[in-house]
Amino acid sequence: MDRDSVLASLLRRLETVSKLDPADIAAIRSLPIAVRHWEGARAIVSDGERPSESCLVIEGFCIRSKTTEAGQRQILSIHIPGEIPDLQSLHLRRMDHDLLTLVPSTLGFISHASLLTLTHARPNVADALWRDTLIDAAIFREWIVNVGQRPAPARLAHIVLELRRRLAVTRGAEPATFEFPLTQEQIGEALGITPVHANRIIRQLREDGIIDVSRGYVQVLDETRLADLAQFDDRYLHQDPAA
DNA sequence: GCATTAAATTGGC
DNA sequence: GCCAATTTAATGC
Repeated sequence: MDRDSVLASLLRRLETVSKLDPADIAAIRSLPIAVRHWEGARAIVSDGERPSESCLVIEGFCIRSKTTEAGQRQILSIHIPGEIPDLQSLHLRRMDHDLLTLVPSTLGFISHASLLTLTHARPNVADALWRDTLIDAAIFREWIVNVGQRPAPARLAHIVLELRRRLAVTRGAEPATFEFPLTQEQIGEALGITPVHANRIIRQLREDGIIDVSRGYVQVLDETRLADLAQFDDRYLHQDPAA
């Protein structure tokens, strides 16, 4: 895999919302990146560890999660190509949650040392990464509202619409069918409901002709009713073009 | 890993 | 007290 395609999604995401000079882009392109392939459902970094590098998702899907003493896991976020889910480890040395792959994935590891050199040399890049991190926080806030306040079918509908919108930033389109590689148990862990209930609402949404979640994909069957159910307002994603 | 059901619980009205 | 949403427990693919 050549360097351009390794960085294409990241650059597309950053440039959508931040102004970068040719020199900024060149500096990002010259980052040393170790590309590695990862099996599905395998830890990348775990709670308590002190990583010395951050991980760019190049292909595949990752999640962040946290598990209680009692063994209950909460899925905190879903990550797609072009994102750096553990950028925070650059400044918060010790991991406070787990990062793992959902499916076989291609990952790019970038050392903290080279990221610090880059951000110190290129303030625009530092700003862009800061903005990216703040958007990440906004997505977390929405996730909390989702899990804490919406009825279960709306929780699933909302996550589906958000993921499609985020995928569209790098893919350029919002298709009716796209990857959604979570098992029903994982959907339950993301939505804060039991697997039985996850199964029930998936079936209900399918029978109602709104979405069909199966075999690692979602198919949107009725855009209007899905939007109505999810009450999805993309303002929190802050994708307004760079000034 | 997914699907279904019966019984119990919870919170709102 | 009723109703809807959801959990718990159990079972069969």
